[in-house]
Amino acid sequence: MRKKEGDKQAAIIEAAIKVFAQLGFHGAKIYHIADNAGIATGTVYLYFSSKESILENIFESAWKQLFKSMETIINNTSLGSIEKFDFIINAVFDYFNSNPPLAMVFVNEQHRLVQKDNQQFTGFYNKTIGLIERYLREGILDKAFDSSIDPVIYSNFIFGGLRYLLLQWAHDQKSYPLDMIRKCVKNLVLSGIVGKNLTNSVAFNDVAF
Amino acid sequence: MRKKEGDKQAAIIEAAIKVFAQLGFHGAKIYHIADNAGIATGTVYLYFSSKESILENIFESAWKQLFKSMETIINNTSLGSIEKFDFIINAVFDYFNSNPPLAMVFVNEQHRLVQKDNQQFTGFYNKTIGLIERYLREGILDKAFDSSIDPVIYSNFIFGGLRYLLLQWAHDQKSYPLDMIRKCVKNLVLSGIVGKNLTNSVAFNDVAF
DNA sequence: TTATTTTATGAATGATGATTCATTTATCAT
DNA sequence: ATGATAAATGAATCATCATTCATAAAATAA
Repeated sequence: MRKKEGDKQAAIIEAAIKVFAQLGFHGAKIYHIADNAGIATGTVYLYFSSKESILENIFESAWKQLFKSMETIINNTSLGSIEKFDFIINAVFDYFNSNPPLAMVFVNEQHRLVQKDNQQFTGFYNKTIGLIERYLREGILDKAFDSSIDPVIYSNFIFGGLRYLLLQWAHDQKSYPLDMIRKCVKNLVLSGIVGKNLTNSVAFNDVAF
Repeated sequence: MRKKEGDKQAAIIEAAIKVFAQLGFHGAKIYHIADNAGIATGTVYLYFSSKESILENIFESAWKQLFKSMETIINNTSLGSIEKFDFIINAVFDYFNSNPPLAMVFVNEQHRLVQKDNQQFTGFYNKTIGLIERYLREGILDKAFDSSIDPVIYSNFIFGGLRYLLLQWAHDQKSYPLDMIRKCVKNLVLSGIVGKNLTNSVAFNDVAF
């Protein structure tokens, strides 16, 4: 029998991320992806059942990773609420750091999966948003966060702000240096989340920005 | 000569907003839009040169309106920085309030225009983001906002957070009541933007949430 | 009424591009 | 080597619409 030459599945994913980022899902043609991966058009279909399924695969692994690292941070009982936020932001940016096109696809193409009500995607998405909500609720119980915040609305705002900043960074890394973004997000969100009475507490100043 | 029966241009726009919101730009077929507007397929092309141009028209008028109302607020010298923020948030939500599908299109389809580098769109978008940046800078000069904030990054985060919350609201208005969203956004952003030393100042508490 | 012009129609056109499949190529076991 | 099987190819297929256009309908003016 003939052996597979190299990891074509990985090559297709990598190529698709680039092409989806540049041209958008519909602008991206299968032959663009195949060209980019250095294979023939038909070969794509030996590894994926459809163009759609390539996108699904990309989102699935992104969410799996993001969810896992967030879960680890949030379940770590030795970290305080504010430290956890710090770590979460770092985890998100670290994940996309070496792959700006992935960030573009992640932000720009999500609505397609929402529209198709893709279960794989919806599952991870809901779990992750739920995790952030739980984190906010626990922070309130711990008196780290203001008791008046609404975990559902706050988590969506933060998630949305992060997404958008990630996209801007992916478009132009020079104008939006990652370290600056991290610092700003932490500052903006924390100073809003942290109860005003705790603004100058030791816990707050302990975190190194 | 024959007279036009009713405002078909407006009917097309209205129908397109609904269909784009539900199916996305590519899922939306011209005959869907025509059906929804109560006209024949070909008639669409008497009013718009292409499907793309319908989307452009929608974005152009949305940005024109949003820009105008923000400009009025920000240039109003009788308002303080914090009052202005209050008004800006209200203006955005008031604009989309009666039209959830418009909010969905506005959030979900923006990247298409960015990708095509649509000049009409880019012009208004840049002007509006620039306006928000100027507003933040002036707030810093007025000592209303913390001097350490980065106007470019902060304005993008806020814009992104707003967009995302708007989308959630459009999907499910019951779970995300508009008044709750307004209140939360104002709280989160202001408590982050306002210099810590001013947290309990009169100006801050004067604003009715 | 009838000619003229504008508006509207929806079936036909034509381009596009995802997917398929008949064919070829490489590898291995015998 | 030779047959058998897995991998890979890329031209052909086929369905899907955006757009066009020949035709009809409505309104007005003469």
